[in-house]
Amino acid sequence: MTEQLIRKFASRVAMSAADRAHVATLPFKVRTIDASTYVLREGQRPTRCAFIVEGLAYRQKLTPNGEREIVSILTPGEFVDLQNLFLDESDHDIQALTRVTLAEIPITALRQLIAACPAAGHALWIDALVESSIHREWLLNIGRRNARSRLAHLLCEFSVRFNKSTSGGDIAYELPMTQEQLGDALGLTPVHVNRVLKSLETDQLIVRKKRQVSVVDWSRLRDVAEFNERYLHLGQVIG
Amino acid sequence: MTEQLIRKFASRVAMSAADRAHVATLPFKVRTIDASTYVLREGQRPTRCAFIVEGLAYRQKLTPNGEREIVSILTPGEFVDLQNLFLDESDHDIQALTRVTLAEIPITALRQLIAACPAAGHALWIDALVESSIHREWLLNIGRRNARSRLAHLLCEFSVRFNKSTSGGDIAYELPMTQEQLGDALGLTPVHVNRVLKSLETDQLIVRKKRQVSVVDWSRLRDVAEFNERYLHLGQVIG
DNA sequence: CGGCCTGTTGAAACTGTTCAATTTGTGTGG
DNA sequence: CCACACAAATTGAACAGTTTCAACAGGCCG
Repeated sequence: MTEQLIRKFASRVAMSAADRAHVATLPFKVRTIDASTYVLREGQRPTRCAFIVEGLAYRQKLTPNGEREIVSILTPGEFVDLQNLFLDESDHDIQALTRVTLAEIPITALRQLIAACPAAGHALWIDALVESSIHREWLLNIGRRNARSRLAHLLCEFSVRFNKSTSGGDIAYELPMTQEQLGDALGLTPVHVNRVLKSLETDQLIVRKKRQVSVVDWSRLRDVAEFNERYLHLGQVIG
Repeated sequence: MTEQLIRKFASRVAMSAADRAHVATLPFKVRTIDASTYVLREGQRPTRCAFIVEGLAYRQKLTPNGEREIVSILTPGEFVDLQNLFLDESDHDIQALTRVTLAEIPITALRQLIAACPAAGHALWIDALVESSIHREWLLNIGRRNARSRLAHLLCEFSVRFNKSTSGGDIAYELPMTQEQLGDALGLTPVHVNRVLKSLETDQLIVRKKRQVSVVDWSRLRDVAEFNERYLHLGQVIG
């Protein structure tokens, strides 16, 4: 686990031997939970920050009458509740999308890490800022694109975030989301997601087999989505 | 200017005399710009971080075919480009909504402040995390609420953020946004914003006089908006 | 086998858009 | 102070994208 965290930090900032040693001494508790288990609920005041070792999770917000919006998808290597490092009260729910393995680190230990090891602090800053940037892109996506572009955009984002490269020829990934969840992430109804997915498939932009998504024509899909990966800040490294 | 910044930090964290002294020595340059001037454009790599002394600004993202989404409104006391403290390349535009007075601080100086003065660093963290929380609420708003609730929600948010209290009887504020800008912030057309505003007024939830908005019936407006200010983390202080 | 969740499809209804025209307001120059 | 220009607000009517409702098919699990 600690190695994964060190690798993650090192991908963003230069980590000295001392920095690595400090991260290696972080106390943590590994926990595996089933799909759809809540990691955190709105209003809670957690004392630990969780980090995804394996599996996918998502952030959601609910309206009083039970409508849901999924506001983020979280992948391995991401902290699920960095917010709670500095905000007492959680403003949204976090739920496991698949079976998830978490490493939970006490907030106090993480704060000490930030104080003692600026490089790690910078890496966490980058993480938080990139997620904010993704939020903004999603706002544009939901606010200004039609259903077809919206869904295509989400599929492009997943292509990049799950595969970590779009250059390597075939793009295919397991997308363990139901059409209802896709709808909740896009501000659409599951029925409409179904129709749009179908139309993307008949137009030969993607192929689906169960929950496996393959991008047949990346360049056309990207055009439909108006996808530009700048907002993911993939190459961001602090010099 | 420095006083304003110290006050801002002090509202979130305990600032020692040394901390205040450090902030007071920050180099900065004050600049006033006209409404609709760009502060920053997508793709730029700024070397300074700007802080709003007076006036309003907004963040926007554009689609390739020129559609716009306004993703944040920025008020005095907020940094307009904290992102660029740790992300090289800007992922969106920032534009003045009204005439704006900015204080620009070199990124290097701000990074030094964070290193030397953890309290200030924490305050900046809170700022960034709160903005992220607002993004999430907007995602819920645009993704899952109809035009009426959406607009009501935005008006409620402004009531709180501009007036800094909803308890003090009359709620009224100058809203220097055109209906087109409101539409771009809500994922609606200006025509529809017009109709919904009118309907909120005929239903006696608000009154408009020029760009002045008065909330006539806060409790009904809040109900229509399903507004709960938790996501603004107003009372957030680090102990 | 039965139950339940997910996916699929059709038809009707609705919310919000588009297009286009008109009015109101505001600042500028004569 | 009026005339003009221009941006913003307002209104109507037709239209489109998405939702809603409803029904059914398929797959997985106990």
